[in-house]
Amino acid sequence: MQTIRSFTNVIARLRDVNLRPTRQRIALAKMLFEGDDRHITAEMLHQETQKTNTRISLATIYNTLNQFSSAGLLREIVVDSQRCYFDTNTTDHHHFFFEKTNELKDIEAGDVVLAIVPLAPAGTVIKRIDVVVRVE
Amino acid sequence: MQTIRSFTNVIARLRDVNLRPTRQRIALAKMLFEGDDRHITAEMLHQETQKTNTRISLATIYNTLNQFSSAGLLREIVVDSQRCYFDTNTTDHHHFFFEKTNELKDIEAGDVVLAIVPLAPAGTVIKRIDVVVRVE
DNA sequence: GTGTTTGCAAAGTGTTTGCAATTTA
DNA sequence: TAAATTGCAAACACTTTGCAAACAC
Repeated sequence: MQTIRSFTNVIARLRDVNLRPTRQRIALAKMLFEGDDRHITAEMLHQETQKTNTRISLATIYNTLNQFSSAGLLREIVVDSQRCYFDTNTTDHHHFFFEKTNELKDIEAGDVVLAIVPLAPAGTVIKRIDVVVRVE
Repeated sequence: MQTIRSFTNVIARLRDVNLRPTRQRIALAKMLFEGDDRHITAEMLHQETQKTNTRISLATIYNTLNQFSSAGLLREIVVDSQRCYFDTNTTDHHHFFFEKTNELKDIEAGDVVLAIVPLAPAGTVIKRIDVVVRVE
C-alpha cells in the first residue's frame, strides 16, 4: 500500500539522520519529501499543517526545519533578508527568484554554468556557490 | 582643499538623486562614498557615527540606507537572512561571503564568468544575477 | 512659511529559547 | 523510566512607522 510504504520510508529516513520519528517530524517529512521538490518557509508549512488538521506548533516547525537542514535533508536558500526558505532538493542547482511574488523556481542544471570559478581566499574553502537570477 | 571639495561633491551627488543634503545624509554619504568600496549594515554604520561624534539615530540610518539604495547610490546584497548588507560598489560584480565572520568581499571582475545564462521564464525579465561564493 | 526630514518610542516581522508537560524507546 | 521532543509564551534581533519637533529652501 502506498501510504504504508511511504510512511515507513519517511521513518527510515528520519532514523538515518538520528532524528526520532515523532508524530510531528513524520507529518512534516511526508509533506516535504513526498511529491515534487518544494521551496518553503516555516509559515507556509505551518499553514499547510493547519489545513490538514495536523496540529504542529510554529516553534516546532522552525526547529524541525533547522534540524532537517542540519541533517542534510533540506537546504537553506538565502534570497530575501526577511524570510528563510528551504529547498527539498539538496543537489547542486540554482534558482530564479520572482521578486513580485517572492517565489523560487529551480534553474535546470546546465542552464547556468560558471566558466570561471574564483579561487577561495587563502585559508578558506568554498562551501557552496549560490546563483540567484532575480526576475520581475 | 580636499575636505571642501569632497563636501561639495557629496552634496551634488545627493541633489542629483533628489535627496535634500541634510546634515545626516551628508555625514553618511561621506562615510560611505569617500574612500574604498564598502559592505556595511545599518548597525555597522551606526557604530561608526557614534565613534565620530556624529549623532544620527538608528532609524534615520535605516531610512537613509534605503533611500540611497532606491536612488541607486547603494546596492543591497542578500547573503544572510538576518541582516541587510549594502554595497557602495553599484557596478556588476559578485561576492565571497565568509560564513565565520559574516564578512563580504568583492570577487574581481573576470573571476566569475557565467558561461550559460538562463533564459528568464516567460513574461519576466532578468533584473540581476547574484553569485555568492560561500567560504569558511 | 511650507514642505521635508529627523528622532524617539512603539510596533512589526520572523525566529529562537526556557521550561513544564508529553512522548519515545 | 530515562532521555528526547513538544508547545507555549516570552524573549530576541532587525527593521519600519507615527508623529511632534527641527530643519532646508
